[in-house]
Formats: sequence, C-alpha cells, structure tokens
Amino acid sequence: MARGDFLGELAWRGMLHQATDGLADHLAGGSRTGYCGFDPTADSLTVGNLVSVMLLARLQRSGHKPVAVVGGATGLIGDPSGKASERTLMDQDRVQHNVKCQKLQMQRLLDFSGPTAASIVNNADWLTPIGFIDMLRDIGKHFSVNQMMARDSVANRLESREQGISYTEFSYMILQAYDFLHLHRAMGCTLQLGGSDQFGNIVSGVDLIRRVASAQAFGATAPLLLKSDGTKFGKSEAGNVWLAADRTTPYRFHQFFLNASDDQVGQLLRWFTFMGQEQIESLEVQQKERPQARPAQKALADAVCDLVHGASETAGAKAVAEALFSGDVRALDATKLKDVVVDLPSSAVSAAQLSGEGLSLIDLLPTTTLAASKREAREFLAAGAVSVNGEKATIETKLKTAHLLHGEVALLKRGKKLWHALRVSV
RNA sequence: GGGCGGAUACUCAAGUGGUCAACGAGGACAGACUGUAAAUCUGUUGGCUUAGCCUUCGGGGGUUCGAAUCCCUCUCCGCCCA
Repeated sequence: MARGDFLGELAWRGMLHQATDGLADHLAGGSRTGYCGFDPTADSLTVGNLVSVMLLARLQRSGHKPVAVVGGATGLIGDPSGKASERTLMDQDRVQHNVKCQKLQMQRLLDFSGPTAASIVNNADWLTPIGFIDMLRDIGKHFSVNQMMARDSVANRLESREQGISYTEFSYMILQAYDFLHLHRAMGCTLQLGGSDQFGNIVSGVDLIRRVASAQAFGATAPLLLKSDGTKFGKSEAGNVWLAADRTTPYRFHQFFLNASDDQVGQLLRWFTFMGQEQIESLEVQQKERPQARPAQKALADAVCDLVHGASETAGAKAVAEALFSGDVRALDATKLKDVVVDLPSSAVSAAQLSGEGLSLIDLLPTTTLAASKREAREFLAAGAVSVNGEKATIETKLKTAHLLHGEVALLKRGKKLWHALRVSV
C-alpha cells in the first residue's frame, strides 16, 4: 500500500491539534506502528470513541499499522483528565467480554488482515503482572513529581476544594506512559494518538521511551470534539450514542447525524467520513444554497451509518425516517410498519385494556418512554405535544382498539421526533 | 491524632425555626416560529387519586405545636496544625 500523508490528511480535516516534533519525517520514513487507548467500560463504543477509531483508520489507510489498546488495567483507575469519580473494579470476564464486543465494532473500520493488520491488545496483560516495587524502581524514578503536579489534569484537581485527587489517579499517567514503553518494546510502536486532553500523558510516554529505551517516539492529538454550544459531543436526548445496534438503533444513530447543526456538519463530514476534500466542500456549497434540504446532513448521516452499520441498515433507517417525518403513518403497509416498529422503542399492552372504553393516555404514557410520570404526561398532553398515529391527542384521549394500525401497533409521538410503538400482546 | 469548614433537587447555588416542594442561574423538556437546524419568545421541570394530599434538603436519633434551618451522633469531603 502506498504511504499517504497521514499528518497532512489530519490537518485539512481539522483533526490535528498537536504533534511532537519530527513526526512527519518519521512517518515518511517507513511503515510505522501507532496506537490509541480505549476504555473497556462498556460492551460498545460510542460516537465519542469513533474519533479515536477514525484516527487509527486513517493511520492505517496511510500505510501504517494501527493498534487499539484496551485499558483493562487502567480502566480500573480512571484518568483524572476526564471527569473525576473513582471507578469501580470490573472483573476480568466483563473486561474480556467488552474487549470482544468492541473489537467486533472496530472490524468494520479497521482492517485486521494484511501487512498493516490492525490489532487489539489489553494493557491488563502487561500491567497486572508487574510488581509495585518493580514499577517504582524501574519506571517511577523517571518521573518528577514536580512535573506531574504541573500537569493540567492534576493541577486542576489540586486546586479544587471539593475534589482533590487520590494517589491512585495521580499515578495514572505513569501507567499510560508505561503502556507506550511496553508497546514500543513488544511491537515497535513509535506513535501514540489521542484527544488533546491526552497530550500530557502521551508526552510522558515519549519521555519515558527516550530515557529507558534511548529511542525516539512520537505523539499526535486531535482537538476535542465539542458541539457548537460548547457541550460534549456524542450525547443525544436519550443519552450516549452507541455504535451497537442493540443500544442505539441504526435509525436513532442515523437521526443523530441527520440532526447535526449547519455550523458543525462540515467538521463532522471531515472527521467521520472518508470523503475527499472536494466532495465535502461541494456538499458545503450545496448546504449553503439550499439549507432547508440539508444535503450535507443527509450525506453525513448516510455515510457514517453506512460505515458503522452497513448499507442495508442505512437504507432501513432512511425508510423509517421517511415514514415518520414526511409520510402518513396510517398509510404504511403491514411490512413497512414492522420495519418502523423494530427501530423504535416499544412496549406492549393487552388487547383487553384497549377494548371498550379504552386506555387513558394519562395512564398509558408513563409506561412508555415518552413520559416519566403522570404529572409529566398531563403536561405534555395539555401542551399538545403528544400525538397518536400522527393525530394530536388531548387529555381526554383514550387509546382504543380502533387506533391499532393493522390491528397490531399504535405509534405514539411526543414532541417533534420522539416516537414510541405500542404493541398489543396476546 | 487535634482544630476549623462543608454536604440542599440534573448541575451550580440561595435559604439559618413557621408564609418552603424550597429564590436564582444553567441545563433539560414542551409549545410557537422553522429546515427533524440555529436564534428568539412562552411555558414546565419531586410524586399522586392535583383548589388537596404524600415524600424530599448526606444517614440515624432528639428538641419543638412546627425543622432544610436548633441539639446529638454517624458517614463522606475540603482546609489548617501534628
């Protein structure tokens, strides 16, 4: 595979925040191995993790070898760079399971075969056997506490009256630096990638490799991805956006990107797709000309959904969106309806509850995903926020057998885009 | 080990005996406007059998007609001294 200009590519995509000196020359000099860390805290990656995966994917496409390091050991401790609450220990089985699931997701984005085959390793494999004394003697002596305390991640916590920092979390950077050293020795890894908040930890690793192995290593970071209002990217109203279809349905995943703001859609195209510069710029021009058609958001949602879930899932997600947003849900045929229901949160009621007088929405809504309590249900109904099969409901509305589409399902909606399917159980 | 300060709803943060389901801000949600956008305006934001009632102010106990507010105790956190 021809070696591409990895750093140049990151630069035009706006994914390059910082890089250590000499990295460009180093990459130009041969096929290198680079890694990025992941927390195995769940059995699925999130769109937040997708940034890191894309870094590795681009590295690989530039002719280098990507390594994903799963923090089976460090995940137990918690990086003070993030938000700070001590973590609970995960047992080994759980970590193994999570690693397996995450690997499956990465397989869509990384190539695990060929000369630049990607690999996944777990840092518990080398961190667990190390004794505390060995760690202090061989690694700890290379770290200056003065320097460690100057790091932003630590300094913030030292200044904070409420928080403080435990010795355990304080030691996190040493472990991460050791990871880099280990990978350098075991796999010839010379590059670490991460978010900009990781730069301090990455440099620690580079320093350690220079001191202990007398070798040169490098690091590069991507800027933190924020929404235009400055809040963290990757959360929807329903919580985290996961890559796993059973946690975030392809429909919701597709919707998440479709709802990207005009301000941000260009950046997301650069970050999360493999589209070229010209194609993205042309989309941006189209977006400017006809913003109401949202060509950029559509292209983005299709491309990312395609990447993560595959083409057929993407088509399905689009069909569902079509039905829910521009079509009349009552006109759906039975097969289509089934597809729609699969992608929506759903619950069941018994046929008996709907017969005769019917079931009051005030009682029903709290049992669905649309309202948390009867009080809230009343509020939504009074505000005209709820509809049944596309028809506005009121406080008095009762759900009856007649509401069931094809005798099976009623589609409830709260607000503009929150749907819930109500099935009838036999 | 000693001294001091703190813990209030999703978050920050008022409140120091009754008028407190608890000021305010942010966030979130809904309505209008729109492009399934942004901005803006309006409303809601503990629960219920909703002009009323019930449960909340770190945990437990006490004082009082009445406690988020006073006392005791426990837990956790911060600061200072050893």
